[in-house]
Amino acid sequence: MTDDSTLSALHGHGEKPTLRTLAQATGFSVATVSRALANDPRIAAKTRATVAEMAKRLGYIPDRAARRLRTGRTQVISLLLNTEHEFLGFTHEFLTGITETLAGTGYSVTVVPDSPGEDRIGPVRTILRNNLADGLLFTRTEAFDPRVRLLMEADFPFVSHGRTEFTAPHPWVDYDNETFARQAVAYLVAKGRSRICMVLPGDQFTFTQHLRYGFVSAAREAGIAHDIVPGVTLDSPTAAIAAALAEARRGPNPPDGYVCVGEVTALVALAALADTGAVHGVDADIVAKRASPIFDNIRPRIGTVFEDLRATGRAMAEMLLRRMAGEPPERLNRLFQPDPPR
Amino acid sequence: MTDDSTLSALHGHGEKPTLRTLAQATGFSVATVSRALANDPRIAAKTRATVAEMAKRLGYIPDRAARRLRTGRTQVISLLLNTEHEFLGFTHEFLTGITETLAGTGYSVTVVPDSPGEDRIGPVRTILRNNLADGLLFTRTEAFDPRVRLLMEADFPFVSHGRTEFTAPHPWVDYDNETFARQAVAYLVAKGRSRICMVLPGDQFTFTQHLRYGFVSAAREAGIAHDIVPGVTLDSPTAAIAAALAEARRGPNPPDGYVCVGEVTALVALAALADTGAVHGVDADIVAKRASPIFDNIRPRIGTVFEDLRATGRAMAEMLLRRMAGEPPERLNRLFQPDPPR
DNA sequence: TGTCCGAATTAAAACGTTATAATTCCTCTA
DNA sequence: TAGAGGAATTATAACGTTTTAATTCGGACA
Repeated sequence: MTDDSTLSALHGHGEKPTLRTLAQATGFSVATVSRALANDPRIAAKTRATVAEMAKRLGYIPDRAARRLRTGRTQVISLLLNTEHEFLGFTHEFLTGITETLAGTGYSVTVVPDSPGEDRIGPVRTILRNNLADGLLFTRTEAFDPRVRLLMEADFPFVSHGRTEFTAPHPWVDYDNETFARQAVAYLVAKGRSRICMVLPGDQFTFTQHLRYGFVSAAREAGIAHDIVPGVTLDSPTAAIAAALAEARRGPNPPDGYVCVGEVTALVALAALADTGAVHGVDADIVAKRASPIFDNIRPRIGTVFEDLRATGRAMAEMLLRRMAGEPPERLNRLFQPDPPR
Repeated sequence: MTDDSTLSALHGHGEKPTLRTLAQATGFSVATVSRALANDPRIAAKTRATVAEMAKRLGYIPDRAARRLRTGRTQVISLLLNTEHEFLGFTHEFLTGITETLAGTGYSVTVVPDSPGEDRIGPVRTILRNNLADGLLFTRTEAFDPRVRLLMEADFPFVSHGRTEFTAPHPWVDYDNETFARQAVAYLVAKGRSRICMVLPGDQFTFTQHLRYGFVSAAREAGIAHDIVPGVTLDSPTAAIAAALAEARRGPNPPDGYVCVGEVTALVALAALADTGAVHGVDADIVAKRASPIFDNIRPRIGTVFEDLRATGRAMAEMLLRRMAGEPPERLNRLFQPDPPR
């Protein structure tokens, strides 16, 4: 019961403790120890307590590789990280929310690069095929996103950042971009603006449609001139966006209101104003979504709406845990509401 | 030689192929197949070719869990992610550089949150003790960083972002912050500035000392007044930094030059100028390090130095691979040189 | 013709779990 | 007192690798 190896384990000098160590130390079999640690009710309560105490004393931690090999569960959650574009601070806040939530759950988070120009479905295929994770998180969801389709077919747990237009339900977390756009337009209207414009993300993303719809219908309802800046998207090089905005300012009726989804675009718009001698708050107003605290320090102050991406990350991670625990997808979704611009 | 299971495997309908599948398909034993795939010279060249071809045909991929269990190698690299503070875009760029470099090497990248106020060594202990990774990357290195000490003792591969003052060599990647500070001072001197100030990161970080030394000695050599803004660090809440900078402007001799290490600080400084009616380029100049392209669009334009954090991430990942391959630490270090401010 | 050698291959064990299918052993009933 | 029933525990196999220690099998040599 207390042979050499047990003793050395007790004194912490020995090797990493395994179930066998615990079995030797307690006098039970490996099978019983395993069950006891899993709190199997078929094991006597007293035995469970004994084993638990010894496990704690020896600092036993189950071996991930062994468990993974045996059960097929990886204890890994993968995040597809867009390597090209980000709103400022997006990755940091989002990832922090995810890792914060998953810390202590036994899941580890792996980051897989996802180059947008290239095959978006390849990394997902690899993960499915090689069983590299138990769940998946990703962003920049498209209306008929092939990743969503594949994952639904494979019945693999995931949460998308952004909705799709598939009829079958799946878990998602999204931000109410239509309402954001409506509120942004209302903000500009309240400032007396009547010729507003907006730079949109690429057409393939679902949230682009929400933004467009909110922007266009709110502007129509207000009866003001409105324009989607042509030829560029949020992901265009900033120089191209700058050129497009400068071009717009040279026309006979330059815009007097800007709805900006990203912070960089807002800065570009501000620069476009400054570079053409226009004064923010006098000749035009800007309202933007922000993910970082940076705009508190931008002068002139523009109207901003804060999107809490850390909370988004947390929500997605929590939802994925619930999905992996077997909850059906129907009710697993959450739409974050924007505060009005300030 | 081509029984049912082989056939189904060949047609891709079957289960995930394992060494046993390959063994059945080729007629060799599992042991031979394993060796052949490892290119063991003791296996006949012809056999190796046969096995390799079959592996490719069936899309065989070794099981990570099994390999990890058997060899003890995890095929995982962990990154300690600071959850509290970041320069804008730091996390995104840095992480992208790392994942880019590691894609295709068979290593996966896990992110572990590292809360700075708390125990910095705990996550490292956990990783070592539970064998959760084969290598470690981290940032915000301190002069006598306890993580570095522990990892050196354990002879565990790692690369720190930032140097230490330990005598024993270890792999690191750093940015020449002393030179950055000197160049920044020179830039302000060239603008005719004579009362410059700087907000530093916390004293515990090694790079803070480099910044301070570069700033102070360059200012002394130039014979101009210089001041470290007291009571706040880069990690202070921006409101506190803003208050400290505003306070400094109220004095009889407000600063006319600002050296900013982070982008947020630079914006705060700009705001402080604007809020006190001072004009950038006339009453004062600002020079800042930037990690994102954002400053191209800030008006007024301030002097900036670009720190390429994606390249930093790549360099650290590459260095870690070399360290894990057994290269000694002596020559594994790299100091990125700043370009002069523009 | 028997023996030895080396090249090529393989059987088997092990890594640390979990799950299936026994096996104890005690108590209760007829 | 035999047998059934059930609670508690355990032996064993398996997950897919790698590696140690055989084993096979020609051919070279005496």
